Amino acid sequence: MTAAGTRARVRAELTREIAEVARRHLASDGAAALSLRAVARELGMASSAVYRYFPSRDDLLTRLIVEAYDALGTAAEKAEAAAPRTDLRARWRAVCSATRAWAVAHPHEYALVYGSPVPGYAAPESTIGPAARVGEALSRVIADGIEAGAVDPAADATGADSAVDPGLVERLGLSTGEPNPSLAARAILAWTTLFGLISFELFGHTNNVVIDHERYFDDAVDRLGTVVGLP
Amino acid sequence: MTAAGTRARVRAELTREIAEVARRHLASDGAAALSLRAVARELGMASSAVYRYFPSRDDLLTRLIVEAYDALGTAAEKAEAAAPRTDLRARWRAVCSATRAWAVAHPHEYALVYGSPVPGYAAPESTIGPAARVGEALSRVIADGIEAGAVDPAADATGADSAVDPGLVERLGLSTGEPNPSLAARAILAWTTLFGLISFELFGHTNNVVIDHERYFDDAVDRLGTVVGLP
DNA sequence: AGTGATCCAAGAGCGGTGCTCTCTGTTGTT
DNA sequence: AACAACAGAGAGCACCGCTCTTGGATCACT
Repeated sequence: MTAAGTRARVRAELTREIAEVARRHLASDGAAALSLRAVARELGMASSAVYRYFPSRDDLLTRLIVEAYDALGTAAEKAEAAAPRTDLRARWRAVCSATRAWAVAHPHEYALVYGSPVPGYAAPESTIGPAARVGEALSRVIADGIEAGAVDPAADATGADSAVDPGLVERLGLSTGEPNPSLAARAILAWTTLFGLISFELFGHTNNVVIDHERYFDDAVDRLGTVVGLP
Repeated sequence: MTAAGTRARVRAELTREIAEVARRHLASDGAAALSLRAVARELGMASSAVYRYFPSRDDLLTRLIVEAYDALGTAAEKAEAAAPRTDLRARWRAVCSATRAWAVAHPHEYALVYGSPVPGYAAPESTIGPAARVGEALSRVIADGIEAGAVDPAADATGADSAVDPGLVERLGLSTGEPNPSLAARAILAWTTLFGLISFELFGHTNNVVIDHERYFDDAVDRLGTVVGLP
């Protein structure tokens, strides 16, 4: 009983250790250069032994993907929680800035989850939840604004909201009972733009265009706040 | 003379053919799976022979990158040219829609240029010009609007424009003589958002979020047009 | 026309990759 | 104590990028 628990614990520990080394390799060399053999070498074990813990390189990558999503989500949520509840703008900025800060600090992990998908690799179900955390944090700010009456969900409506999954809209608290919850498309647009901004910066597309990335980013975030109707 | 010309022509032809096969492999399997050996196999030559034409796999990739930028730029420019000169909104939409259409039709090539950068690969100078074409097309629409008096560059100004390279602003025709050319940051934001939208769609982040991608995209593009002050 | 330089393609080979299979020793269970 | 599950090692397969050497073909120049 306890013995079996021991064995399982040892196994879990080694699994964690492999992932840890892999994460370090990923951070320094990028996903494409992540090599199972190199990880095994660093741990002083045969490459074949690693397959006892991760059935394939892709499974190792999946683990790193989930860890990255969770690290980013935690960073965003913590920053949001530290802002005054009633200051919607501050909370909005907190989520966005924390997201960018994490991305700048972990460019390779960011690229792993928000860059080109690995060909032939299909993200498993287990990544969906963690991947949604930043978007949910943004939605929560808007939803609180609607609830408090500070955000008018019907203002500036277009027909695009029906292009969004209604179940999701309901779940995020952006629904208003109307058949056309006009804020959803704008919220998703803001979410998309947030990561578009970060990706362009990290991937170097604004290198000869934007001089002061942080200032440019902060201004864009404020514009996005206005787009989603924050006061 | 003509003989030397012949040899050079044959060489250029084979170079083109290698790139052509590589582009097909890229389109079907993605950049990560692009193998010089596989290209050589398909052409019936030894892998070592390919190195006479491309000194490394990265140089082959560079060629494909430039070709992708140019194909995308051409598509956007052609679409823009087909819209009525005075209809700024139509021209704006044309550029955006053509960009998305090209990306959807060539997802792997799009991912090559707008996805995660290849680690250890630095884009050479030669890619800068082609990479700018879509952004320039967007700027041209705005600049024409300013010149025609239909777009007020001073409206809705924030301090973020000084975060943008002033030389670039001048070159794009977005300057107004003022020290603070207030449209620049918004134009770049629109440009960034355009590719953020496409990337999120192609990389699957909006899979369980947006139902009708085209409609959602068109609406977002219209919003962007408003952001940059189009009438 | 002959000849030396140049170019091209091929082949072998190096060190690396992901992954599989087989074998051995250990460890937990009964 | 016997057995079954498991962990690790090693060899091996097919592939990769890239280099070096070798043997022909082709070119340019005297």
